Amino acid sequence: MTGQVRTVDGRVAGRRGQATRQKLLDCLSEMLSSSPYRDVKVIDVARKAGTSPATFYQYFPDVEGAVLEIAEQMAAEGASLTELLEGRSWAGKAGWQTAQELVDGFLEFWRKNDAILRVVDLGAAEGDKRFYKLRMKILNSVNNSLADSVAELQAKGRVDKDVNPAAVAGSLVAMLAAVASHQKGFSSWGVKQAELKPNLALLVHLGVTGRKPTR
Amino acid sequence: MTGQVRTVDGRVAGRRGQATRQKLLDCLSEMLSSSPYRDVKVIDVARKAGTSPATFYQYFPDVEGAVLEIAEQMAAEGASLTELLEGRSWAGKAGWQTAQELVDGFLEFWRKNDAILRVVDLGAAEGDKRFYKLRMKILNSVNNSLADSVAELQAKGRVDKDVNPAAVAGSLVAMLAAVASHQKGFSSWGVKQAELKPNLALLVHLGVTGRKPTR
DNA sequence: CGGTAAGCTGACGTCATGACAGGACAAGTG
DNA sequence: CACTTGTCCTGTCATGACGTCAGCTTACCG
Repeated sequence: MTGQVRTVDGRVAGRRGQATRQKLLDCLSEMLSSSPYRDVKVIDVARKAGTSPATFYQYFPDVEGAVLEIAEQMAAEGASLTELLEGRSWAGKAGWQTAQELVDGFLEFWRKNDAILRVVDLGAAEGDKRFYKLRMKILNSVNNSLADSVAELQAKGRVDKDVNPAAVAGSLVAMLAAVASHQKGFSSWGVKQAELKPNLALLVHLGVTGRKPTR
Repeated sequence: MTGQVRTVDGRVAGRRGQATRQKLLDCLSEMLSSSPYRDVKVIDVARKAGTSPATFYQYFPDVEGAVLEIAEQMAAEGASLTELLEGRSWAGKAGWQTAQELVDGFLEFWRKNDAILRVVDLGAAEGDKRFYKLRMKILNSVNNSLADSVAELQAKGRVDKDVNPAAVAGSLVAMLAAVASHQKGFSSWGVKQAELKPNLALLVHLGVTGRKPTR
């Protein structure tokens, strides 16, 4: 499944090589959280990893390539976001619970990976297909589950016919992602995180079911 | 109001100078729509404007500085977004109309300025105060109006007490912005723009009033 | 111990950056 | 018309990052 790790010039990476490679990824990841993406230089990453720029280019074609690698690793973890929705109910008190847990889990995931997610978001917005697909991969699990929930409620006649489940789900997920990446913005705008969450959950619940939650 | 335009070394720019300056801004703006932010180089902008890099540095400290300038111009135009909400009603059919027009106007504005808004978003997400403030400035008009609407309905008892108007408004605006910058994402996901808008309007209406719109 | 492939780096040509000094040019003055 | 003044632009340069290559070192294996 996971094809052998290879250097740019085609050699197979051994134990030591993989270690250096991983160290470079870790350092890049760290740099991304502490300085603007635009200012991240190969030479700094290499220095931080205690190696030389040439070594970096042995494992990655460029900074973007390495970022994609990190993002790919993260996307794998992101699949676990599905659990936030699998088999959950949207009826009554359980529905409110579901909405809250979704918001909680989502914000937490985003907070933990914010640096790399920012870059993925930018790449996707700029139209880069690779980043765009990656973003889909990360969001798809949540997105699909949400859309399914809406479609299901719709089939039961509890949601209007003219609602497009995919559009609603996509919009809600986009909202969660956007709020997550601008969390600091909210807090210095006078809205505390603790206040933010229930209001987000409310919006999610409203969007999915069309009704206010019963708490 | 608009203090005199000055060069980096403090001289006042005359007619000709302002023209070159503007030309540089226009070219930068154009480059931002056609290539990734990370790859925009001063030398390319200068070449495109038919001048030299040295000239660029006479008017702007760096690329970021020029971007801020463009964004500032755009923020001024963005103030007109307030009109989308000023004096509008959220009751009955008029409410549905209001929601639709808000979504329409917002998406249009974002589409028209997407390149520069992407960069502002990234800068804000990375924690740069200048970009962060700018983003606020652009969104504040809509944000405040929305929050006011919610607060008003809340005072009338038509919205639950435990709703935080600022949090809801902020989340809805964030949603609109996020969906706008990933419009292409939706379309290639199987959701057409025409379908997207009414669903967004529905979510906005639900969020503000807590009820489904009457159409 | 010798061979082979992996792993790393010094050194190099290329190019963007950012600063400066000085040339070009328009406008006003005697 | 020559001269001055202040704006505007560019040639040039030192610095430093980029990305490549040849070649050195290290590890593994028979």
